[in-house]
Amino acid sequence: MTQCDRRLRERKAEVFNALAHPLRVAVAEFLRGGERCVCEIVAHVGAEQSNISRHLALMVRSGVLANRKKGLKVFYRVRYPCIFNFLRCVDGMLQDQLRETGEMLGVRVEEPARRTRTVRAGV
Amino acid sequence: MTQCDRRLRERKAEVFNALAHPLRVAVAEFLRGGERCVCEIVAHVGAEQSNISRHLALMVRSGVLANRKKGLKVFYRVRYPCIFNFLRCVDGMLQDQLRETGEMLGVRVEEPARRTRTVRAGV
DNA sequence: TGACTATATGATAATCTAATCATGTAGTCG
DNA sequence: CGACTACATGATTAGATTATCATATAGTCA
Repeated sequence: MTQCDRRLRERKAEVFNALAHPLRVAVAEFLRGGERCVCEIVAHVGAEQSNISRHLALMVRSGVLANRKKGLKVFYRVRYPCIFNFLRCVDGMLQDQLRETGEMLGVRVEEPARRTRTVRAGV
Repeated sequence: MTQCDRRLRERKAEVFNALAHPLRVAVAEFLRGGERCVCEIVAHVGAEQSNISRHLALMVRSGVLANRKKGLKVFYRVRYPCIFNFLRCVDGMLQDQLRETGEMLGVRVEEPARRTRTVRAGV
């Protein structure tokens, strides 16, 4: 059982890993809009085609994406809608954390850290 | 904005990464039962204390865990309950995938691959 | 068939991650 | 104070991940 447990946890870790890269997050978010071919994904996230292709392969291996060939194109889609709940949850977490640090620094959050260099007068 | 987007995706990826290792999955699952000190976590997941300590640090940095010192001990807890939904969702995914492969191989799933070595007669 | 398009993959180098051992730090208690 | 306990961290090493360039594969169409 502990043996099988370990295997299961490895698989779970793989699933999380499938989203543990900025490009892969971008892909998953883009696919909220439904299935897309590689060319659309490349155009949208802006990275080398061969690189995207590898990331997509990883996401398929982990079971997060599925794909379907149609003519020359290959369309990818997210296999489990609950993945999108993940994403929403993480969005919530990050907003929460932003707000928190904002409060700690006595800063309004709205706009993400304006770059107007409020000089801290040497303190 | 694309600059800020990128940063946001990096943070999201960090959060997923916090669960993208079997030990860290084990920790998160263990903490479903409420906050635990490092010594309990070490005892439960069975790994070197220094190693666990590093994994915990990573999970805190990413915002997934929080901790609280009490006397000699440090207690860790999961900061956002929706993390547990993640875990359930992934459980569901994996069961689904198991069932699928099971079907493909014409195999009953129930017990995970009994180890009673049904010898395949040299085939 | 040959030119073209969409995607995948081998090889490589740079970078990152994880585990380990030894040691450091901080709280407790006698 | 000194011994002890719980945890964190530096240094090191082995192994994994990533981006990139070049090239391969496979489908389309003239």
